[in-house]
Amino acid sequence: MSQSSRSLGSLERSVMDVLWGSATPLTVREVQEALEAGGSSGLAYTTVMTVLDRLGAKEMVSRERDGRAFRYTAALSREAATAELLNATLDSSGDRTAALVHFARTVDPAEAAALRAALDEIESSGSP
Amino acid sequence: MSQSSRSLGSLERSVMDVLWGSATPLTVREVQEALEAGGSSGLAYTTVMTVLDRLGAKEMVSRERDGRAFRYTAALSREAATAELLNATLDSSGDRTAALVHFARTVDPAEAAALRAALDEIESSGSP
DNA sequence: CCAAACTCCTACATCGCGTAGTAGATTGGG
DNA sequence: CCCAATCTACTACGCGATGTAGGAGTTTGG
Repeated sequence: MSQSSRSLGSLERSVMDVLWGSATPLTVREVQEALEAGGSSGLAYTTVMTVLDRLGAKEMVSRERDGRAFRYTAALSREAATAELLNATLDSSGDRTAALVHFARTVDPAEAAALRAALDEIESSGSP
Repeated sequence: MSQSSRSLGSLERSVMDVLWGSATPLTVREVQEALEAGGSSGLAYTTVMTVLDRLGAKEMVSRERDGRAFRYTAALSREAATAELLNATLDSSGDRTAALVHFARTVDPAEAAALRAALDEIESSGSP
């Protein structure tokens, strides 16, 4: 537990997007190249490394050694990371349920339907 | 629109909590005293004023003049502020629906029920 | 008209984050 | 066996947000 803040800056998010978009662990070099291909170009190798370090400190990524280099993987899925942020927001809101109820009124019908379906799903798998 | 970031620092949150806890608009002095009574003590008058100013810049509070002083009110309810944060988090998540579905699996049964009830409510009031 | 109360503006420290350089370790190729 | 390429580790700087507050100027009750 206690993985610090877990909110991301813009570059940190870009790096996470790269990792989330990759099926396999990536080296710093590979992340840098992927960023180059995407919007963020011209970043120094060490910049990417620093960001990966900081993401590691937040326990957002894990790394394993592969020869001389490390390979980095996202420690949680994009959805899990978002869910954590949502829960953190709710926890600091004073009253989770009240906030959720208010929030429910702000979602559009399609999202409401998806949310309802997910809730139904956990209900049916909840009491076996 | 465009009310900047809307995320709060710790002192900013404490001040909003004071305002949210008051039925009537408060002066700087009153906010300061309420903070004193709560956890945050020993804050300079101008510190509280600065924070209220910044909250005003974020359009989180509004003020009206009352004699020589201003009285401050929260510009949105606690629940509305939280809902906005939740929506901001979802918007930056790449796929709102996917995130919501994942999130739904993390809420406890009581919250799920409340959420479902709120969703039902908007459904029935949605197509008149 | 003065002192108390209030507002406005400015400031400084800290922290997170974008960004990167330098030094030191490791290793494949000659 | 040694060098150049490649990596990692550590350090650093600028900037914006936030906590914190002082000083100057304004307003008003007495």
